[in-house]
Amino acid sequence: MPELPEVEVVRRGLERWVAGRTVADVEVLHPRAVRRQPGGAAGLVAGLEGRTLQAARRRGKYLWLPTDDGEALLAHLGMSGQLLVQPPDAPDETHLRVRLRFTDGGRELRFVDQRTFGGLSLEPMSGGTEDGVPLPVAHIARDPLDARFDDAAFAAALRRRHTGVKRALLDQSLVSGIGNIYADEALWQVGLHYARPTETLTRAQVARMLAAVRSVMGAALERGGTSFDSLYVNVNGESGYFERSLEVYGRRDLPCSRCGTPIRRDPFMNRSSYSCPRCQPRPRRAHW
DNA sequence: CAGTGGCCCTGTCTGC
DNA sequence: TGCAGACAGGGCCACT
Repeated sequence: MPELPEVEVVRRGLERWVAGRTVADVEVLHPRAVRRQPGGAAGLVAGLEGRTLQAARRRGKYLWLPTDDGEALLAHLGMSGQLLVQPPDAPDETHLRVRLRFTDGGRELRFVDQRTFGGLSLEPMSGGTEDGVPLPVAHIARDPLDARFDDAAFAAALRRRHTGVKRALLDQSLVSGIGNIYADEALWQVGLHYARPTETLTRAQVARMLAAVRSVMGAALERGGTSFDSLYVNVNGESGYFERSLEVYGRRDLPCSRCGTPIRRDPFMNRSSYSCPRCQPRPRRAHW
């Protein structure tokens, strides 16, 4: 389940191994992987072949590679997506969806995705050439690791909301890059229940929460960043180098490391929320 | 408009 | 043993 740190690790790999190379041909093996592409597979092939990928950028969980004609190859990994840099003679992965070959005849870029929530598309840019983003990313907020993320504006916007704090953390138009795992981890760190109404949060609580989000993401990034220095640009949420340090996520009935109380799991938005009943007491007034 | 909930997708695990 | 159902969940879209 790639969240921001995992996506950033992939971005660094792409920057190193793919930027500067020219696409020779594109092979789409599953239509759903390009469902957002205008013109479908044919549209992607026509728009990408002959283009040079110039860099690798990211906002939240979106990744993109600007091309030399002012568009961008946009990628979202969804739940199970991987971008792999593989030798041409490596056997096809079981869930290989899209393959890019390059004019230098070197390693291919492969999009592999078991559950097909992710996808690739070629998109026009919105905004300036320097800090512009692909059009579908225009509504995505900056993420907490972005130097231009505005803490005060975030606190103000959050306190104007009328919803539960975890819902707000998962809303990518308010703040991006936070998924279910890191939301639970950050809320545990600061002792906030997921259904705490956003309008009751103080500025100081919001500041502590942002610090917790950055701490959780930064720690994951550090661990991921140390192990990616290879040709294998790989993100697999289940491979385990992040989950070893999780305090609440996936730890139902296991003791809270702070107080020993068994961690609870509640249904939340058709998924799960993990929290400590003692460190994160349910507020009298709760927002789902 | 803001807030909420359903749906997409497939592999793994649990319980009857 | 076999099978049905729960579960994983980001983002889009429809609905209130």
